[in-house]
Amino acid sequence: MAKPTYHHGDLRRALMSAAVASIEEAGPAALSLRDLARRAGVSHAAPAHHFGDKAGLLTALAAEGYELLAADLVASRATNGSFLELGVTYVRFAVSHRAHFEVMFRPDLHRPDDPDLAVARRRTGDALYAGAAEWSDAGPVGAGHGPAGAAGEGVRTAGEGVREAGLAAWSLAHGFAALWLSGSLPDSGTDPGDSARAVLRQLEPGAEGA
Amino acid sequence: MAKPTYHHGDLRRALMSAAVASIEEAGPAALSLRDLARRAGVSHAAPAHHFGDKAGLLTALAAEGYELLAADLVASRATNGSFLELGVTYVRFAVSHRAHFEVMFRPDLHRPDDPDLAVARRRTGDALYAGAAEWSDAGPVGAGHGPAGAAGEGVRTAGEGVREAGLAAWSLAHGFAALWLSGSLPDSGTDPGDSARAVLRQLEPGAEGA
DNA sequence: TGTACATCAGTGAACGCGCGTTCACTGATGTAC
DNA sequence: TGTACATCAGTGAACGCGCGTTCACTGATGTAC
Repeated sequence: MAKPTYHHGDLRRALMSAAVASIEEAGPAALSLRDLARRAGVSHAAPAHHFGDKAGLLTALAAEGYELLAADLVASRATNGSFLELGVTYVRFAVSHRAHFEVMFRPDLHRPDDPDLAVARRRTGDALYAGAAEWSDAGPVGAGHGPAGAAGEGVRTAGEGVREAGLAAWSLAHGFAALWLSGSLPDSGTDPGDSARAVLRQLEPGAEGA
Repeated sequence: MAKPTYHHGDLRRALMSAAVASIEEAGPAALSLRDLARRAGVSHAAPAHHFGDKAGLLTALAAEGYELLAADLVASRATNGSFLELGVTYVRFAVSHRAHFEVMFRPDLHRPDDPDLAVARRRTGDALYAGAAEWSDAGPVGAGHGPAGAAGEGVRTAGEGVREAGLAAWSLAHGFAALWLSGSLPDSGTDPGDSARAVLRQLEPGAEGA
């Protein structure tokens, strides 16, 4: 890691890690390439070699975030198939990858046309949509309408409400995560994942306490 | 407004408006007091007179946002009492007051101990909680557990699920708004409020398309 | 195994810029008498 | 109605700082022969 050699070895990775640390401390706004260079123990001009500029770095971070989230979602679906747990996985990801999560949904910080980011985002969108379709009924997993992705109309044959149900679940998980991260929720001391599960249950058929 | 007088008249207001414009253009990160002074046609040192520093300005903006939102929520409840519409109101507020909304949920940008902000935040929390309690059943509107506010345990006598139901609705509306604002939702061209209504319906008892 | 050369990663000095902050100031407004 | 004075809002010059960017450079790595 800190080998005192001229070539760093994997400066790109090191800079991304430094960025995560910096964002967790002070948010994406405070990020500076010079600071990242300092953290990585490297000259201040080095980061430009790998990312060009700040937007390049943050775009790479967002893409990595979407890849990680997609992987978590796919794994979650494989493990227990429950749509509810997919939401819990989403919230857990947001909380444990706070820096990535914050950057993922701030397109103003991205290179708008980055192909890696587009691919990664779509992967997450597909994982979410597949989960929703599978749950709402055993309907066809058409061309997913990922985040900022495809047409938005989708296939919609059997499960009529797939779109709304999926959006509701996504919104709910996303909102819970966002509120939790911003400290807006009364700190109940409980695990955010468990807490999210209780809330996500409100979407299940027989919910409500009336 | 642009009276060529030495004293501005209401520079404080003018600076907050300038801040809204700036944030809508470039996000809160890009905000600079010098830029706001420029927009307001005033010397660069003037803003410090009113807000001290950037955090002061953003805190005032957040407080104003919570006040406005609380007022909207109260009005919505008075008009049609529907909990569903309360969520729609929330989303509409976020979309039409994008700058305020973005700042409200970024506590890293605030003065942590500002009393005005605390009051305003609590007002919003109360409006949300009252709506949830009224809906879930006619249970007592105990000491509200607003955003980052009070105990989080609340009264909880009759409507057992008030907490979860309220949190679910809040998360759903908040998440939908956040996703919409970040451009993550497929742009269906429809009004975000109407779109939100369809999604919020998923929380109603008999929902789901299975 | 050895040498030559191209490529690539990181250096470090230099620059110009916009920023926040300070400070002595000046013009306007309000109040006391 | 008039004068004196205190208070407050905004000015403008000056400063120091961290930033991004540029550029000629140097050290390491890989490949051809």
